[in-house]
Amino acid sequence: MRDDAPRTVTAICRALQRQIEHGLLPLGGKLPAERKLSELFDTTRITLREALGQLEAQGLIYREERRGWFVSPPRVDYNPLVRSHFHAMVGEQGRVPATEVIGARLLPAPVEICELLELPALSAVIQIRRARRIDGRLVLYVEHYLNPLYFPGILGFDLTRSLTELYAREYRIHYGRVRFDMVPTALHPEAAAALRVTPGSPALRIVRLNRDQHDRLIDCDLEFWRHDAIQVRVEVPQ
Amino acid sequence: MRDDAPRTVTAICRALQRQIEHGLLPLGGKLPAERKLSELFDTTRITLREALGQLEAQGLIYREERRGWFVSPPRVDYNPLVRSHFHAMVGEQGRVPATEVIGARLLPAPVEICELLELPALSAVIQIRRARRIDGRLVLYVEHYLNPLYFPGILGFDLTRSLTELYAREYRIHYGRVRFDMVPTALHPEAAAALRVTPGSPALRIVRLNRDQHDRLIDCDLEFWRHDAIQVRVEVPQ
DNA sequence: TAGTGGTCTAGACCACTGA
DNA sequence: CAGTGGTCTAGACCACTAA
Repeated sequence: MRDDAPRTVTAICRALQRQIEHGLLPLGGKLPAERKLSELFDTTRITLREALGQLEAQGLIYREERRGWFVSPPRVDYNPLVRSHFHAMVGEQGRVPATEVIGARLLPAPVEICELLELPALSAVIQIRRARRIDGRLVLYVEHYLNPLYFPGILGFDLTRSLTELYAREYRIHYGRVRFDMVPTALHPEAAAALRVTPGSPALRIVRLNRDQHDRLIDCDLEFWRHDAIQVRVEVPQ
Repeated sequence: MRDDAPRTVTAICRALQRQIEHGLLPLGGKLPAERKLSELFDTTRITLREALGQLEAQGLIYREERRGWFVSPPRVDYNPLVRSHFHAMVGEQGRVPATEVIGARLLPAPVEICELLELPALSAVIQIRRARRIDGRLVLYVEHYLNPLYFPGILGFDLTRSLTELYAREYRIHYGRVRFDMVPTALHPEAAAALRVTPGSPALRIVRLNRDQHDRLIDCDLEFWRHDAIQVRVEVPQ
């Protein structure tokens, strides 16, 4: 593996890629330390990190802040047309979901949220911030913004569970029309901190704008996914 | 965390970001040379390039291989549920589309294509490779794979135009069901060369699997978009 | 041909993680 | 507390672009 042109970024990428694809490194397994790897490939840490960055961009490996580099687990299918919440979606694909609440409060609506939810200026909104895991790995940071008119007292409930189910059970509100906007971008500092990754890591930003059965705008989600955690699938009938 | 420390990656990012957002750099405009910028921010090229890389990940700037860094133009909406081909989609949004054919030929189907199109092993497929521009900027590299059974003689036509229209006009074939798979990843060397960007640049990979009005699998597209060129929008009725 | 981006070297210090 | 990743310095050479 060291014979062909080593010491260059592409050669290091190829070598690591082969090792990973042939399963020589366990899925979710940790790579050796950067200094070890740079020694192994007879190069500097800068060059080695350049190669790791390219593999990260491809989605083959990922890093946890100050903890090292790991082999990426398989992606989970995300199908916007199928009405399924996080726990159901992940569970159906044989993976283990988990949710933790970072914070939940009433606050003055940011201008962006006012526009999305068509609220008058200086409205209050309920913000719920959560982090979600698949098989223990942090993959999603979400900010939910709820129109407080429709959800009185919701901050008193257990928010680690599915909001979809909570809406239905406690408020008789069900999702109707939904709009998704998906953009590949980088994690902002807050999302990066929540997912414990380096700020600026590549991510998929998904904005969900939800209406209920009466076509009222009820809430929106700002989702930041690790870019290597999902595959978006859309099937168009006709 | 630490504010107003100059000479750091985040500080450089913030400074450049503000300049761009306040329109001090023209949209599509070229940034000063890396050496000039690193001098301006009193830092090294390595550090400066780290900052540029983060802005690139955010989609604020992009680079052309060996030509420099430019401010990203606005994203174009890509709506999988609306049956619209590239030229129509781009034109409707007030932008100027263009297409060039890189190559078109009959070849033995790669295994991946065999599986997608449900072809027997060792089948032949028609491959059409194209690059597409918006306002002159290369943003999309596509490989089309057509089941040759349904498109005899298609290599003789003008392939810079819409395949959708060609299918309808010459073969009476119209799209029926379509499946999209979208994955944030990096450009492979061939796509990078076609788009004249550095291999390993972030990209959005979209696989389209198309059926016709009789529900026959007729072709598939492997699309590689510059990650900052589009926003995917899906509206779910009901 | 001059200047540019692409790549690489050979170190260094700090903050944090995990034993 | 040792080792790790995150960050930064101060250069260098090459291939290519644009004038």
